[in-house]
Amino acid sequence: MARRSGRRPGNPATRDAILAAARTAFAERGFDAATIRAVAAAAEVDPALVHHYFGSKEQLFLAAVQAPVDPRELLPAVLAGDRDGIGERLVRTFVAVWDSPAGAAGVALLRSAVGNEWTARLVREFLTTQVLRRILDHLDVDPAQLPLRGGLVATQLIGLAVMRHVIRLEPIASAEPETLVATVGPTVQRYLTGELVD
Amino acid sequence: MARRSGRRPGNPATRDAILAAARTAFAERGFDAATIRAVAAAAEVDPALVHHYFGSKEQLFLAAVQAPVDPRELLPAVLAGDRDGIGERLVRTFVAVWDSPAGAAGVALLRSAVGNEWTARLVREFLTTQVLRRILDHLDVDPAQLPLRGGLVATQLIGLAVMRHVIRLEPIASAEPETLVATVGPTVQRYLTGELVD
DNA sequence: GTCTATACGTGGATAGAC
DNA sequence: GTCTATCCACGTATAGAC
Repeated sequence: MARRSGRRPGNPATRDAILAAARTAFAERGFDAATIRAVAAAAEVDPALVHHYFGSKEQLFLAAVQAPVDPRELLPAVLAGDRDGIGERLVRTFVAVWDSPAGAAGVALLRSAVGNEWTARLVREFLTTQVLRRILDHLDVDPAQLPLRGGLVATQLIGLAVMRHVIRLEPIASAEPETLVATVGPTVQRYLTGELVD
Repeated sequence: MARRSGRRPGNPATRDAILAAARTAFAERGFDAATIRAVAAAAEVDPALVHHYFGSKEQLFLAAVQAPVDPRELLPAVLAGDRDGIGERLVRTFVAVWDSPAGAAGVALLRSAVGNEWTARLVREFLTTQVLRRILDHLDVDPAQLPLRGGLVATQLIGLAVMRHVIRLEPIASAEPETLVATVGPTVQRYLTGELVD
């Protein structure tokens, strides 16, 4: 039974339509360029309703980007298994998430993180505290090398996401997931557990 | 940017001041978010002068981004030498260019390429026709694998540039160039000449 | 709960004075 | 050549009617 006190949430269907439209708009145009009006038009509602439900553009963005995927659910499967396969498993999971509908939120974040300092900070903190740190904590590596290894993994994975979903450079954009797993996996593996200097 | 005290010199220097300010502004904010007014303020000139010299914002962008570095000058040094060292030499050159003042144009392009389709196309075409193709033409690799190898190199190098200069994730952002050469070089080497599938 | 109307700001571009 | 003044489009946000 729904609670009767507090602020009423409004028509759930309308709210969800706005949210879906916002996710698409932010993914396609980034935070700054996406407009409330365009979101409202796509959701076929009045622009004022967007404010009514979400208050401000920032809050709408946060709601739209609110991770449909939680690293805490995905990472255990990546971390389980042999140490030498973690690179490929990480890339496989990474590509699958970004290729899925949930990936739109990632594209929105990524597109926005470039040209907007506060979204860049969101990405930085999400990467370091939610993803990289969790992975590296499970690997028995020299703590002194930990930040560098994490950063290197980030360069490769974010670079992959940017090329595949933002710049859309071929043949990366249309590559089969397993092709990327087989080629990029070893790179990530080396960054995580390999020798960093020859 | 460059502080100018006292009376402004003649005038042809005004154009260059605008251009320098534009490069900085586009690099810091991207095409859409950068404003003519801010460029004019940084160059300490009237906003109307910017239009007077460059006509439109697009033309100003193109003038500001007009490659201060030409791949045709840099690549021969990368390609010369042993085949097994090309990865490290490419990363060394790449990092040096992006760290130099000329790198601002690259950051401007990169920042703009995200959320603006026509700049994204500029980056795509520059990468494929001016950089990747030239490198791979000099390596004796299976032509069928050529586009994939080029794309993989792009994911790693652009990812590096994004993390170091746009998102500014530590410790990548402050890493010594040779640290990146030693760690990322082997990755690029494998993408260029190594076995792609295990 | 939904919409109309509008305040308020920003930014690209232009006309015309000096 | 350089600047003042201004136009016009667009976008966020809010007040208030229904």
